[in-house]
Amino acid sequence: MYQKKIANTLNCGSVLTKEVLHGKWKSTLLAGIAQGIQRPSAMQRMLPSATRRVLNVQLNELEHHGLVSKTIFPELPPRVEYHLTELGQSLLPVIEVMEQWGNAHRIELEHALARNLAELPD
Amino acid sequence: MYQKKIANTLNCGSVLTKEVLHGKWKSTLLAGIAQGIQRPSAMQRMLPSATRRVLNVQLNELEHHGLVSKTIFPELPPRVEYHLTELGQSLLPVIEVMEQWGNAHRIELEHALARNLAELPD
DNA sequence: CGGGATCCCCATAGATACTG
DNA sequence: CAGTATCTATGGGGATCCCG
Repeated sequence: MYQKKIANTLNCGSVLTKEVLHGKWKSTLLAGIAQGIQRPSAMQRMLPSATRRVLNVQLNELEHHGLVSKTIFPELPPRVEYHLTELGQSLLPVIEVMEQWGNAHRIELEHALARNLAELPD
Repeated sequence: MYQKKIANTLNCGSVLTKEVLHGKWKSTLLAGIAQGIQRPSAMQRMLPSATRRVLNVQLNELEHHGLVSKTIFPELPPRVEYHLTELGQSLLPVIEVMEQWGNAHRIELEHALARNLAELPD
C-alpha cells in the first residue's frame, strides 16, 4: 500500500509560507488583488493563459487560507470581488521581497532556469 | 512546474523566486547549509523523513540553479560538501522573511491548512 | 559514503462543457 | 459574468535496489 506522502514539517516557518503560496498563480493573484484587480474577469485579463477553473481553485484556496475575502454582489450581471484580508496584506511585504530578489537576479536565474521554463510573452 | 503546457510568466519576479525554491526541502536545505550542515549524511540526519534520492535531486537542482556549489573530495571514504554560492547567500534573507512570516502567523495558518485538509469533496 | 536507476502514486492544473 | 464537473496528464516525490 502506498503510504501517504510524508507530511511537511510545519515547524519550519518558511514551509508554512511556501504552503500558502503553493500554486502556480497565487503570488500573482495576490499582487494583482493588492493592485486593484479584484474581479475574476479582470484576473483572467491579467492572466490570459490561466484557465478560469484554475483561477477559481486557487482563489478558493486563498480564501480558505484566510488571505483573501470574497464578496458576492447579488446583481445582474453577477459581480464578485476579492479583497485582501489583514493576513493577506501582511503577506505582501514577503511577496515583495521575493519579487525584488527575483528581479535582481533575473539574468542569472533565467539562464539557469532556461531548460525548465519556456519563454512566454504573455 | 507544468511549463510544458503553459509557461510561467517570468516577468513576475516572485515567480522566479518560487521556481528556485520549488521543491519540498529546498528552503530547509539552504538554511541547513547556511548553518554548516554541508554533507549529505548530515542532511539526512537533519531531515530523516526525506529520502536520499529526493535530497540528491533537490541538491542537484540547487546546484544547477547556481545556489549551491558542490565539492567532491577524492578520499576514502568519499566526502562531499555543499556550500552556498553568493547567489545562494543572497537568498537567505528572503527565506528568513518567509520564515518570520510563517512563524508569526503559525496559529492561523495551521488552522486554515487543517481546515483545508478536512474539506473533502461531497 | 555518495549518487543513480526504476517503479509507482497522486496532486496540480490544463481542456472542455454546462449551470445559474 | 461567475462557478462547477469531468477528463486528462505531467511530473514531484516516495520506496527500493544497485553502482563507484
